[in-house]
Amino acid sequence: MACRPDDPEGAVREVTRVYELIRNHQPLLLHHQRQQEPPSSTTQLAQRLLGEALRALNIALSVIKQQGQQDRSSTVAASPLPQVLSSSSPASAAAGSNGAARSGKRRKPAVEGGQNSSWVKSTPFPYDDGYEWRKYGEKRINGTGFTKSYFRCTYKDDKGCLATKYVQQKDNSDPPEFQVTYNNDHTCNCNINNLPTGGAADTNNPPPIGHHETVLQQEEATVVLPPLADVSAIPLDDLMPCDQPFPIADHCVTVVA
DNA sequence: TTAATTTGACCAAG
DNA sequence: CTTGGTCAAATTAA
Repeated sequence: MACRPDDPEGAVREVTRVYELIRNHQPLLLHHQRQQEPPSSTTQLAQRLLGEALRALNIALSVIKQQGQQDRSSTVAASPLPQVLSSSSPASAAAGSNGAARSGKRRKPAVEGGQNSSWVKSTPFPYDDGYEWRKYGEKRINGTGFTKSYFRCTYKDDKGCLATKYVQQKDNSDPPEFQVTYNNDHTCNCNINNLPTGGAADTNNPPPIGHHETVLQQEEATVVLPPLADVSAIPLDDLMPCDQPFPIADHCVTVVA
């Protein structure tokens, strides 16, 4: 807990710890909220506060990290902030699932001239991400008794949206944890999840339960904190461009890899 | 009737 | 040959 003013890493640790605390408890609140027929104003308020807190911590982390980088401008190599994964560059991420020739098959001619993005997250609620998906396949994954479901954007044909995602259950815990792999950003403007409290996105997806999302970087089950982009570029009251994979303002945590 | 999902086959990379 | 991603016919739901 020792966090001296001249210890940015300690600060990051502290902020990260609180961030994770909130993030880990948010699903409970969501569950509670959804069990109430008309969600009480208290839980709604709590949900909103948590969202705000997450966003604030997000920004704080960005600031701290930027300062840290300025202080020791060149010593970046050793990854000084273990918990905070700097937003991986598109290139490195592409290497994650695509570049590493992720044993793909009839791999989409991947990114013909376009930018490709791939990122992984772990969540107990893999279906409610604000987009409309159509399932096109399911495979039983060797060894694990679980299956992997394959989704593509509902508007793939209509708008040529190339976004896809794979949902794979990771364990039998309660609630079970799913690993969701996203490929390509949506180009269809089909995000229907602009409601403040994880709004109901019914449609074709299985019942949405919540929004809690933990983004993981490829392979590593390390929590990724918000994209530590240029802090000055982060609008305080609205940052939810539609080409973002999922809403940041709500529950943050997204990494375009 | 139309649209979405399921499911087994197909295909390519390792 | 095995694995994993995609296709497409069959099935189911709205």
